[in-house]
Amino acid sequence: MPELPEVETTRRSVAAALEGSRISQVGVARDRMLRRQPNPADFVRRMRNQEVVGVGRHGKFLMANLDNDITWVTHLGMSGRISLVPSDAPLVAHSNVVVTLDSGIDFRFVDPRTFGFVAAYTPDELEESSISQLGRDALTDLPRSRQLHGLLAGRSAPIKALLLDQRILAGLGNIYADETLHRAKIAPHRPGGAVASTEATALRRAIKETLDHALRYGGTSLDDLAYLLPDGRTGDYVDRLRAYGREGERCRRCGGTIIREVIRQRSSFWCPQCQQ
DNA sequence: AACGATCCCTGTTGGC
DNA sequence: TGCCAACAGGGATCGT
Repeated sequence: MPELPEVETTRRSVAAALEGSRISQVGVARDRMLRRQPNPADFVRRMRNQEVVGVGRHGKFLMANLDNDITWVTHLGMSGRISLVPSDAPLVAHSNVVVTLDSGIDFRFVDPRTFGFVAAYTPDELEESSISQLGRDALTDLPRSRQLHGLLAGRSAPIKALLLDQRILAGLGNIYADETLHRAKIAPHRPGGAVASTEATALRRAIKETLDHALRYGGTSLDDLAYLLPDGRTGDYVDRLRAYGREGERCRRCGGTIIREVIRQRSSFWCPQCQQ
């Protein structure tokens, strides 16, 4: 599933092709992809003939600045990926949004389950969107452990749920939340407010190490609807996961058995022997 | 305000 | 072997 490392890997892969290029055509094959656009008819109109100035990211949101002050937002959802190919390449199934650049390259958003979306926001619309509610970016703006501890203070929800709340910290999803908690030796159901300051220090370090490590391997491609890099390669972090998807397997740290438990309607994988 | 549940969607998987 | 229900999950929304 695309989480911060996968989105950042995508950003790095598409930035050079997008920046300085002009958008010549925009095709939307599935209207559902525009459900976050206040007026869906605005999307193509605002994108066409604009030059991409820069490509950024906040949490799992990919954001490109256009020279008309529009912010082009892409969220990969759970099955979305970007394909960067010559414009005459054959269309694969579920190529829901196709952005053609004047350089002869297509930016194609392929998303079978359509949990992802695109939008072209004015500055005011961006301010009104949920993007303005995002917490600090877990990679580029990770809070210090004292601040992280403060974000969790007084909260009764499970730490796992709080790590998934993008308003608290932006970027972690189900895979990396589990990986982070395993590295920090914290059980996922613990109330956020019960996380001690020393644990918050471990948690901060775990977030940084997990994300840095995953980024080095190009993210995680799971076996089903594999996330792929824009050039079609797989992300190889899947072989290095310590908790996620490892139900019944040995904990690589203590030799205990990883279990699967549903927390907040989401699968959580963790080691009861070394995560307290 | 905080918390928890539900919904959206479809390719894949597992059980019968 | 073939069919179909269950499953996966990010974020919005709603009820408590």
